[in-house]
Amino acid sequence: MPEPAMRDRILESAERRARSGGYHGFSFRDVAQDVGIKSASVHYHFPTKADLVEAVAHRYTERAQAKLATPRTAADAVSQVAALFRAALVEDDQMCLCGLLGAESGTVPDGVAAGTAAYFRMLLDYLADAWSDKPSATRPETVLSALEGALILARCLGDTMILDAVVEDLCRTVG
Amino acid sequence: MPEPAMRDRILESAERRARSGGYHGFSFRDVAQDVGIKSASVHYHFPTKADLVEAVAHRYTERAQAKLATPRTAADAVSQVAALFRAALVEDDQMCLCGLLGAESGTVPDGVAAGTAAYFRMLLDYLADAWSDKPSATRPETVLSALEGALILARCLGDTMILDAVVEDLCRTVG
DNA sequence: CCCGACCTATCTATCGATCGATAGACATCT
DNA sequence: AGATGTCTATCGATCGATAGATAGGTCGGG
Repeated sequence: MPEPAMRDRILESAERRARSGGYHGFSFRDVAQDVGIKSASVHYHFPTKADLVEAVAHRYTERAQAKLATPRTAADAVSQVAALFRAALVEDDQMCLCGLLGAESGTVPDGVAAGTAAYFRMLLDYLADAWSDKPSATRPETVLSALEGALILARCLGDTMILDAVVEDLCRTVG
Repeated sequence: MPEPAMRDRILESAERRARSGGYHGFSFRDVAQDVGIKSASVHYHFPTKADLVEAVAHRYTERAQAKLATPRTAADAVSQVAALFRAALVEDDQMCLCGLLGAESGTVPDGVAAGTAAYFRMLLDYLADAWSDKPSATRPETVLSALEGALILARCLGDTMILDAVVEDLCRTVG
């Protein structure tokens, strides 16, 4: 096993950077410094910034999907998705990658916007599948929207409990 | 009073730019071109970028507040705030300024982050006041979060109806 | 009424830093 | 030899910001 590590370390750095400042908020030089190489070497792994961030979005979506177990009920699905956002806020102390990229979606490369949309569709599908057994008053779109927005509010106002309160509301209206 | 117009035109341009690409997604030269002067002249009105965006956030908050009439009920308050977000999506075809700046909050100047937080507090206070007469199952934080998130999803997925669906859910669970 | 001292708002020109990206050398390993 | 991965060096463009010139307006004193 030589070193496929560097590619992952680059992705890791780029994800963290992008989740803090968005697509326009970091540079190849930032990432290069994080992983201890020169910025020209980052281009070896990812020719353009669009390639890099698109790969980050892909990995982000796949990792999220991997953390989601087949839900037993709609309320269970909400809890599992909510856990993703809570981890972002508390463990990572970062935004949701696609929440930020989605907000910037008009000014990012097409591939990045597409990857961002794919993330949202994946989560909406996951929720919608769990809805089938029990139609609820609160739609999957509302659940995901509320979680995404709660992450912004909680981070911006410096109050973790905002996310908890929103999740509680969602569980009540869905369950 | 000859020309206080330029200052406002700069704010107008900067707001539009910031609502598309965020704090790091536009430059003094972008704004200068929009309003037909040189970037050095923009610095005359706003010495630094932080000053400019802070002023944009201030104006944005005041304008939002001006559009909100004293609510009769909690459901009425939700409708009025929802109308702000619907206008952003449909009329402006842009993000909520503070939704985007709030998502970037870790990488923007302190004054900008403070102005963003002030916007959220203003809307939360507006909603919370309307809650007093009738305690509801869905908190103000959840309403605002859902609207902010719905704007992101609707824009990113290119589906205006997402916002409408979320607003419907909110009106149902609040009213 | 005119003159000069200020004031406002823009300009040109430029600064050092950084941006994404490329070319080509070099070392290491297969 | 060839592939892999990093380097140095650099490109032209752009970044936020500054200095200093300039044109036009205002206003007070002679």
